[in-house]
Amino acid sequence: MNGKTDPGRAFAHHDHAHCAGDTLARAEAEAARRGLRFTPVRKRVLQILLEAHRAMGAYEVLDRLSAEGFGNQPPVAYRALEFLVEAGLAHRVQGLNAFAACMHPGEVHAPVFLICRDCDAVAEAQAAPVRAALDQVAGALGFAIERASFEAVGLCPACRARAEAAT
Amino acid sequence: MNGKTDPGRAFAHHDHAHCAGDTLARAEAEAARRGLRFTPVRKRVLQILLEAHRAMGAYEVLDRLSAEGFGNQPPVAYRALEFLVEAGLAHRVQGLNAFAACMHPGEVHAPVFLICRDCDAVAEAQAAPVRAALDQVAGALGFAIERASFEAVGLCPACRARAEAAT
DNA sequence: GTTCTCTATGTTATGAGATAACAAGTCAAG
DNA sequence: CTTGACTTGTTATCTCATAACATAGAGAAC
Repeated sequence: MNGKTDPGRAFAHHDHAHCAGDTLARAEAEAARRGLRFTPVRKRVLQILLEAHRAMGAYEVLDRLSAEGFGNQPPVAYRALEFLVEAGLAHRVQGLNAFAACMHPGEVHAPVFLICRDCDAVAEAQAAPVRAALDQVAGALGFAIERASFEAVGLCPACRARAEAAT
Repeated sequence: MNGKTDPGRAFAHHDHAHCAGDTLARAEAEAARRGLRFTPVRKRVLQILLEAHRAMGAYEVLDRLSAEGFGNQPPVAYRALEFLVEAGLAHRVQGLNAFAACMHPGEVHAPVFLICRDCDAVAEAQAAPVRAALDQVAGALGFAIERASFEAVGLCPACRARAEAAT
């Protein structure tokens, strides 16, 4: 990752503090409901991801953790991230070797990630139609899908507008 | 990667030597048409990928190259692979940190990869419907897609049958 | 409340994937 | 044959990720 400041709030103006807090609350409820141990490191990692509102590398997360008195070795971050992904509270963004908080904890969903190449914002879009199309293609080949990932790189509305203005 | 032998020929019985040779010929024609320099390393790397008919890690490709007298340092493999990807003759499979030869060189296509978790075979399926679904979702958010990748992990028909038989 | 057990956390060390930077060779255009 | 653009080879290093073991804390059984 890089030292950029937090980018474009995932393509839409919104009360970010509220959005992050709300999602955290839902994640916490979801964890409780399923009897998961939502420990301080894990919770803090999710907060960090939610506050950034973008995909972050494991070492970037680790930097913040160690600055706050948690362990400063890679496994500390990787384990917390793995837990969150496993629990469906965060997603791994393969194309960036990074992780992002899940915006819809508790709901069943195969996420689509729209990654802005300019500001690094990552939006989690609805995948249902995309997934349906994929199921059809795979079904025709007799392939049984277990996990699917959809990622697109391009320009978010804000950066797109900026790019056109600069012309 | 691992030392497995070549896996299941991408889900369908076919004359693999012919399929690989044919694809190589088409790739060569495509490269010539576009004035690309299809040098020995680059061509050999594409052959290696075609013969394997699965996704291979850069270091795995490098091993073969160095055994054949080419350079034995990572950039040798990465540069050739980058060239092929850039030229649309190969694809990067993010979920595996690996590369696979393109089965449809010259045709415009956003590939969908169906990755068998058992035999490591990788099939490149038709993405048009999937891509269309994604375009609609992204369009609704004002996001301009430049590159998209679709990857699914699961069981190919052969391994699926074998798994059921083992029950 | 003590002890036991299980899980989570912290730490060390190392493995795997990827690239920056520079030197040397190749090839076609002029 | 010289120039300039591109390719290849090599060195060194960087980022991402995990195996393996030690320590500590939470919760259940008694």
